[in-house]
Amino acid sequence: MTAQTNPEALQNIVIFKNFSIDEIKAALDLLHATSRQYKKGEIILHAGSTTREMGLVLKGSVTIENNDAWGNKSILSHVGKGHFFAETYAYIGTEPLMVDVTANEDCSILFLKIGALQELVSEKKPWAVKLTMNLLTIFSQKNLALSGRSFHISPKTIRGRVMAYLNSLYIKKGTPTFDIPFDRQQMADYLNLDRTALSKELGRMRDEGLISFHKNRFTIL
Amino acid sequence: MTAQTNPEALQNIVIFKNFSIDEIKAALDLLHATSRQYKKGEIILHAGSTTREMGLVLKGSVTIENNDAWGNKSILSHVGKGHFFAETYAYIGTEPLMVDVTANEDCSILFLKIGALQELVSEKKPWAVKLTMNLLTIFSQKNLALSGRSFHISPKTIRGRVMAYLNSLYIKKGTPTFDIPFDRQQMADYLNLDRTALSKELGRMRDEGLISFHKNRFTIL
DNA sequence: ACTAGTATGTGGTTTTAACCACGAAATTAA
DNA sequence: TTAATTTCGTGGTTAAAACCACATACTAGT
Repeated sequence: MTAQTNPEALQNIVIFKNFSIDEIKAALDLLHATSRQYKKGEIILHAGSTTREMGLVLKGSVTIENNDAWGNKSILSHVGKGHFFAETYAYIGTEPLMVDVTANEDCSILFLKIGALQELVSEKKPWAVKLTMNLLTIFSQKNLALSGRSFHISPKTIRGRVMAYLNSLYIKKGTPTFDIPFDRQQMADYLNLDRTALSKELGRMRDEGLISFHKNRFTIL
Repeated sequence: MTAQTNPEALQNIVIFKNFSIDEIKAALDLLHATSRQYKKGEIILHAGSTTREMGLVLKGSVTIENNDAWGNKSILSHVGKGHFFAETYAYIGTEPLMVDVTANEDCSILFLKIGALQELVSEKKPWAVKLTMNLLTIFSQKNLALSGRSFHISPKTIRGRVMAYLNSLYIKKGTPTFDIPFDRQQMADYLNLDRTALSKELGRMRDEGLISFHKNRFTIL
């Protein structure tokens, strides 16, 4: 279950920005860092539960999703390697999760108990303030990511959503050809659409010369 | 433009939690606190611009909305008295706003320049760390609010969205009768629906005995 | 290479919501 | 109070997406 994590590999991660190796070691210890492995499809955190630990994706990727009582799935976001999840719930500590966190592929997660952050700061750990500032950055980025999806699903038409989504990826990646982190069903779940309806619209857009695609690789023309 | 703000009134606001009156005074000064008044409908912050100041609603309320080139409006959230907006953009400082912030009614806003937070901390202002922790709380709450809307608009049917929205208000307020902060058009914009279609569905739900309502006061039966 | 299983695309049908035009009701201003 | 303006609801029409059934393509395992 628990595994060693080499501090050197964590120096480039946002949460340890401006940390020395020794500080990272000390922080990993006091944040009760533990890493676990999950197989594709496994649920890492269940909706309704609470957590005091935030997750850092060391390998693979996870999806944040909402599964309602009628079997409808809606994907809120995709979290790739080097990024975080559940940080909000971990910080608050008592708020039950509204979402499931699921392994999108085989992955390795480092859990950090940030619920005790308050104490660390008051104990005057020299790096605790840095950690707090870095968390603020992480929270900001997550905020932007969350509102990003709002723009992807606010158009009422399928085509509008597809364009909003692909266009934002185009701007983010800077190249007209890019891979999306979803298969068709997941793309539909992320955009809140029926999969078959999405497939049809993608076909139409290709016929009209707007885009081309193969599997999860898209090109904007 | 600039106005005096009495520190006593701010003691209950999240961002100044655990602050003494003197600390609030010092903070207001170093955060370049200025208050401004806006008339209903005025745009407080424009999409595309950047800001180093976050807003605190002292009086009235504002809406965070996205207006696209084709005149479609989508309301991301409603920010009431004592709550904040643009804190993410202000903290990052360079990210252009994806949304407009609009006065939902005549209101009074206190702006706080939190872009310089890093410096305040490094200058070892005794309250700067407290401020940072409080900001973390604000960011968390905003994160939860943002993901909240995701659940309101993930159902594909009008009725599903109305139920998700009203039900979450029911849970939050604790009483089956409550006011929503939107008129019909705004409610439709928040739920990403056509207003007339929403009106029809609300009528049907009332006829079926699920809810009753008058203007912006709803009761779940 | 073959099979089983999963992912993707297509046609046809039904349901639903957007859209348009309008009138009634309520609010605000004169 | 009346008039002007805004908000809200309703009927009818059209457009679009969900839904269902199925075919094809791809993938992984044996």
